[in-house]
Amino acid sequence: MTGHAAKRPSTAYDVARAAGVSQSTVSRAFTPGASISPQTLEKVVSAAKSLGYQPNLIARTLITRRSNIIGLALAHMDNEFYAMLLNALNDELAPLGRRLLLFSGDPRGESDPMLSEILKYQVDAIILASTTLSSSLAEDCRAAGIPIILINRASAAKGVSTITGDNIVGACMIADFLMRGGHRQLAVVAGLENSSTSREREEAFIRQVVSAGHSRPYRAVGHYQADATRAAVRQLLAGPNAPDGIFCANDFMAFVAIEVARYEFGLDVGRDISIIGFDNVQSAASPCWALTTFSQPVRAMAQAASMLIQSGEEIELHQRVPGELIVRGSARIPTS
Amino acid sequence: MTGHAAKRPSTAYDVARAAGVSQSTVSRAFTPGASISPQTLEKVVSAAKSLGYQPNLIARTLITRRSNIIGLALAHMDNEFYAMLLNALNDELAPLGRRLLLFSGDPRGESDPMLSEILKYQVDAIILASTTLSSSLAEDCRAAGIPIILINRASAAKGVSTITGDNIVGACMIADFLMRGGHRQLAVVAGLENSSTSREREEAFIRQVVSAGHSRPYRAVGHYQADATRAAVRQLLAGPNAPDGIFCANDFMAFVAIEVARYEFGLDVGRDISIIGFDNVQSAASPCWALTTFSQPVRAMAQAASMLIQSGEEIELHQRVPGELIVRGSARIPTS
DNA sequence: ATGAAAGCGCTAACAT
DNA sequence: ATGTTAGCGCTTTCAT
Repeated sequence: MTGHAAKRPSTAYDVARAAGVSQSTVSRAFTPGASISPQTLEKVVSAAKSLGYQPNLIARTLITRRSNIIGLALAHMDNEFYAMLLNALNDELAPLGRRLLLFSGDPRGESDPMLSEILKYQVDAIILASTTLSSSLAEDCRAAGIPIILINRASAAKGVSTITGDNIVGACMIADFLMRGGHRQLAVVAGLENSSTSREREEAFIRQVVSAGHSRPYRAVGHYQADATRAAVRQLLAGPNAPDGIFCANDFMAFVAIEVARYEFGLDVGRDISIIGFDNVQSAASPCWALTTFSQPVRAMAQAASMLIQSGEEIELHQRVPGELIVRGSARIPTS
Repeated sequence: MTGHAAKRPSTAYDVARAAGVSQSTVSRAFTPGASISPQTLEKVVSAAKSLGYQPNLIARTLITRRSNIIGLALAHMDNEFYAMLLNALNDELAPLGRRLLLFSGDPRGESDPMLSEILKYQVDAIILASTTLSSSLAEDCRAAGIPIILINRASAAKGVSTITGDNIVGACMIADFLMRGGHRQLAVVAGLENSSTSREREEAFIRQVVSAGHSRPYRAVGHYQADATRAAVRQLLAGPNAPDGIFCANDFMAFVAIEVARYEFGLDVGRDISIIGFDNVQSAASPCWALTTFSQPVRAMAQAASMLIQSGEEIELHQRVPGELIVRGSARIPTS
């Protein structure tokens, strides 16, 4: 269109000729710790500048076997939590010169076909968030010496590190908060059945309530999806002995629950009914939701991931990042 | 820790030996259209499988000069619109075998130092969303034959393509809608001063209102930020002749405006005051906001970007993706 | 249809 | 401190 032929970018060799040095000297000029005299460095740099030379990271990767690329697999980004996590991860990794290569994919089941793609890119590490890890991928990565970090998921696989929020402590604190608030009947809305995170939160909650002598909470499943959650909450609230306290396994579902309670059932959320979430996403603070929730600090999780990546390959660490109960208006506040 | 030495992945050469063929035959076996007999293909494939061979895309990139990686630069992801855009882009590109490499960065000013990094990765194209394009980067890319696609931004630079929503039509429709709703005094909350998108929306709105003979709208600046927007809206509403109709340059700021109007000034949004946004992000549909807004269809924008990338390098296209006025409850509905 | 050989742009010994 | 040499793992002529 412009008739402007794409002239290929200049190489280290071009720079070498222009500066009257060898090609390896050019390489050294762009290697931080290399031994090179100030004058030749200067010569090379100015030659490079005038040629518009940029070191080719692909070629560098081929030989150093370090791409500085981190593969990030996410299922669905409609959940605000993952948008925040993505941001935090990037903020943590970018200053270290590492970039995120996105493998966001079909939310259904094992997204493995896509994940095997990751390996082909010589990524330095793989971060899996909201994705189930197939044992075959885990094995492949281990063989290739690529560290795998699971965020918000557990895994039995050898060699994979995990970073999770404090699901059990959080769920128990929420249960206590709800019980001290004097509710008649509680309920829990689970996320995905096969998600370790959702299961931990749900089971801890139920255990805590039951062991305190309260009646067993109702249970519904929202699949972390708006429609399913809406249906689940409707059914819960339409029942004969509707719950007056609901714990949703994440904030996203809690927002939906609030909508249903407030706009479909005309309930005053925080008085007639208490609704609590998990994650403490940004929107939770909006006066519109004023969601009481348990925080999962993405910043801290991203830092943990970053440290794991920095500290070399052969570690397997399981880190629980602590959170705290964030009390707002969506749940009755115990008087005591 | 595991004591398990990272054995390097097997190469095409390994497979060649195992299958008793030449290395180039292995290459052909993994090249879709290559001429290879069914039997040798079979031999190679099974050898590859048993060795766990994966073609090294980095090496391939070095020679083909196509990485199948698209660089994506975003400023801030806290804006739901960009999360949606990221999703849409990925959904569109992933089936084509193209991955997004993220360059999300400091929101302040020209994020250029980071962007020059992009070139080093041999990306096939660069998508810039919510980022100002420096002319030097534009020039570098043009020289290297790398297509640049701006989403939601205009640019005078030669050779860059742009994809934008219908800012002017949208702003005019919003102005009309507000005027037909019979408001006394209108106001507009602009985003960033130097954002072409915000300027287009703001100017078209003001022009439309003024040319209809209405009194000139007030103007405030929210910088696409929560705090600044909150302050701006407060000032607007605290004034002597407060506006009863506000157009915010995006949904994100409109949400903040609703919060301030409703929770700080006790206004009934949709009756006492009308608030309209731009983008139609998912949350806008929530009954909590019920935001009247003008849609910017991310799906269509992503498709446009994808087509631009597919169709080769040398095009410069300026595409406006049409949107529509989405009427909900946050603004008075004209009776006529 | 297959193999041999060259080389993509770079880093990393090894010399000097 | 600098140059020489040998690859990294692959695609691509060019032969056969």
